[in-house]
Amino acid sequence: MKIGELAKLTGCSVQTIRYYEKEKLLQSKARSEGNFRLYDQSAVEQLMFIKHCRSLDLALSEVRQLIDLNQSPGTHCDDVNNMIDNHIEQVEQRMKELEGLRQQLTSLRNSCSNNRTIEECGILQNLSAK
Amino acid sequence: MKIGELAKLTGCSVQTIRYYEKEKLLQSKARSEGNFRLYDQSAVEQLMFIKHCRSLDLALSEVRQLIDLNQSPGTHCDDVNNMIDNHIEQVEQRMKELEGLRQQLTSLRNSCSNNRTIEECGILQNLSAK
DNA sequence: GTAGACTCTATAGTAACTATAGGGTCAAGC
DNA sequence: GCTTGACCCTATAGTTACTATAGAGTCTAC
Repeated sequence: MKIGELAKLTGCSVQTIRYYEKEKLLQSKARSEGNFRLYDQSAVEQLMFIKHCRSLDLALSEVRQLIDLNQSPGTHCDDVNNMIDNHIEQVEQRMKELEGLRQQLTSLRNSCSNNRTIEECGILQNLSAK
Repeated sequence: MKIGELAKLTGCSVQTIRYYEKEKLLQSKARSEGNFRLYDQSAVEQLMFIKHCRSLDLALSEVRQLIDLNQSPGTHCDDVNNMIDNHIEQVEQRMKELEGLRQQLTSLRNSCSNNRTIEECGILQNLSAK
């Protein structure tokens, strides 16, 4: 199949597929006479794997590592486990940061009511405070 | 004062200050004979204002809006309130997404124990599943 | 006069795409 | 045979908020 069909089957854009190729995450195995990329079923699976990883917010560099590991049978999968553990930690860290942000923003918002002028605006006053 | 002193006083890097100038968030009012940027106390305040906004994760485009609004006395401050309201919503939205991610990652992690091989790895199996 | 600390501009890199320009391929219909 | 339209190609620039680098000039102290 050509790139457009692969895109439709996986829900990725054509440009994204070309980008993944450039980033060495997904190679097309052949080209047509007219230099069109040609793919088979395994490309669909590989691309869905990438999509799945991305939906979990794994970086492309991490996806690349997973692909490489997947092609090293027999070795231990500790690296995979560690990667996911690290990722969970990062997500939890970011959630804590956002919770702090949320509180600050809410308290900032409460410092101003509607129908005030710029000079009276409690938010701007707070943002300008030293 | 020159840019290095402003950087020290505010905790910003010299490059960041130049970048903010390029982005029209902070102009130096004069140059020395040798073409060095010169700042006064108001630059310190402006830069701290920007820093404060950035610590709340406001985008530079939003900071620019706030600076512009701040210089339009007499007008209503609804736009400021709306901006903060929107920002709170975005933060809450992102927190929900991250909570979903956290759950997915945790359940993925539980599908593999240590000391398995790549072929047995529950994580890779799950990521490859259709 | 020179060493060292500071400053200048311009440019490239970061992450993961998206969008565009300018062109080539190919199948269907006239 | 020719054209039209849908598809494909490569290469490049843009997004955000910086950071890092190169190559040069300024300024102060010794």
